Amino acid sequence: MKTQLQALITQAVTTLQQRDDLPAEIHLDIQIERTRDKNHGDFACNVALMLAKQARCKPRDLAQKIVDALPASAMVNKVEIAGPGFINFFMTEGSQRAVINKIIESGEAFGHSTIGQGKRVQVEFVSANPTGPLHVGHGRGAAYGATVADLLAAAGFKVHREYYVNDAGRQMNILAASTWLRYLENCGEAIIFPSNGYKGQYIYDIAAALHQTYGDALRHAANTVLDDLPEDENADGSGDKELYIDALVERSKTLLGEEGYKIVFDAALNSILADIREDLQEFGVIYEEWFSENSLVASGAIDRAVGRLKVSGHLYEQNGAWWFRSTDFGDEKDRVVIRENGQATYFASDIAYHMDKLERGFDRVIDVWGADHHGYVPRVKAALQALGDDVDKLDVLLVQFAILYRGGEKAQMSTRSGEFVTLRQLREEVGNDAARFFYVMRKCEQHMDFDLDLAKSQSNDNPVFYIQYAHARICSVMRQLDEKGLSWQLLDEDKFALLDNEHEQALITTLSRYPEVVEAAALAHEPHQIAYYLRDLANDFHTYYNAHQFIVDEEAVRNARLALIIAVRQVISNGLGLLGVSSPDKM
RNA sequence: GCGCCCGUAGCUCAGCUGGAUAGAGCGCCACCCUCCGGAGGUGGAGGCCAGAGGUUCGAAUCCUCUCGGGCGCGCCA
Repeated sequence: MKTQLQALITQAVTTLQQRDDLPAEIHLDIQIERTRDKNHGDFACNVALMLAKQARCKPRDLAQKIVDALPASAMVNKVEIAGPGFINFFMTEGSQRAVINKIIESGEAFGHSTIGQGKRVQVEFVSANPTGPLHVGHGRGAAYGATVADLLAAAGFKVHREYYVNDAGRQMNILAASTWLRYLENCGEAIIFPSNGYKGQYIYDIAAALHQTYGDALRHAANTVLDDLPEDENADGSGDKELYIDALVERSKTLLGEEGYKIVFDAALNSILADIREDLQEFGVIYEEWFSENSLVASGAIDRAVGRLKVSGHLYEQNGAWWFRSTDFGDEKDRVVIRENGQATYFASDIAYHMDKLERGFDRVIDVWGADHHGYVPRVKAALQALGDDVDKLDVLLVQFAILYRGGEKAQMSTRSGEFVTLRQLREEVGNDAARFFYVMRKCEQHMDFDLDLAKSQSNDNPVFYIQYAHARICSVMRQLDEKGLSWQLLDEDKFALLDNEHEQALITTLSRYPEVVEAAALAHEPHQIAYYLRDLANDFHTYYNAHQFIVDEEAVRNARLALIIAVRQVISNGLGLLGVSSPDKM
């Protein structure tokens, strides 16, 4: 409807240009807004205000000219000029009501658009290091990323969801060493666990499974493992935990040999990755691809990326290391890509990864990162620029942390103790639906207070419950209809004239907004718009429900009202679906 | 110290990218009700949009500064 009005105004503006009432040069996208106040009609356009200066005439006079030049339309009942020069459109009731049948006919596809024109978008999200289970911070990234991806798909983009698996690098080696030490404990060796090792319960589980499969085959005496290593960090602060753990990793590799080490390493990686995969899948988060960092090494992509930077003169050598001159592209300082010891840094992998993404031919690339990584954005963009790629194809969306509250108190334990709240625990406590909804209820850059008590509550205060309840209520009405031996029939549009009270009008308007909301939410990467919309829709429905009976004796009225609420049910179901939330028939 | 994000009703947050009288949900106050599906419904109070300048027809929204909160500033990932 908006786009149709846009077309009308564009036509009027070109007419004025042909008559020299407006300069030919102007180029403005015409904005049509929903009005807040019914007195201002259904839609408003501020084009006269925007063009007044260029046209060198008063906004209201220009508005009048535009209105006079406006082609006739069956949808428009009345056009008014108001305030400083707004053009207000009053739509015919029939054109508004047409949305009911449109929804019922389109079904699940209602709200989908083609604005994305099939352009290929890659969305990379979560990408947590496979060194332990996902925690609630990752959960927000998961819910947000998955919803943004689904929204883009609904808007007609071709979406590729991807998880970047950091299966290379030092942390993974520390994980492998930690696992091996727990395994040795399992074998009966007396081990002093390193202060910088992974101490979580899940390491014990992996070690136990390893012991079950391989018995004592990977066993080495404790003293051969631990003797002659540098000092670990002691209680008094002496020693160096980093130096110690690195030496321990080297010792593990030496003693186990390439093959044995790989067994331990893969056992830890695969076990944790399988856990993450299952966790996300249960959360309704599905990926097209799990992209291995290691594969970048194997494919030579890292060497290739570094080589390209070297050749183009963006790299220099200093203190035995290779630095990328990212300051040329606005970064705060230059960054190391190849360490003194010849190893590539994580940043080098990331350059190669983003190079690879663009080489794969995506029109847009979206990274969803935790807000703590924001300092990383300039250097990645700098690298893409240095490689001569189009930086504007990359969007980095930063997601702030969520703080859990229970009984008005912070419920999140510190990561220091190794005892953080996992995503799985959260899902078990509040359910997938509430978790998915609450996570995307806020704008991503907003710090979020996650109220666990509210998420669990079965009351109208809980927005998830409130929306799902509306859906279940409609299903219940239909069951009621069935019990009374009645059935519902699709109507011709003119019969919807029977829907003439204020509640019905409000519902119809809200329903017709849905496609606009989906489109806006998709383009702005703002799932919360859907959440707010659904609450509005549910609210309109509940108000209607309280004010009127649907199953009335008069058949035409009954069918019209049922058509309306069936449309409501469809839109609620579509909207919740986009958020990864279920639409129960009964609760 | 430098950089990024945030500051809107008592609380949690929207505000359609510069538009008309700044909105919603809890909480609070006052009435009504127990009806297809529940502790339900209707109305009301509550704001110098952190503060100060600036940009223009017009600012919660854009620019500068100040204050307050979060997060970053490794040859870690």
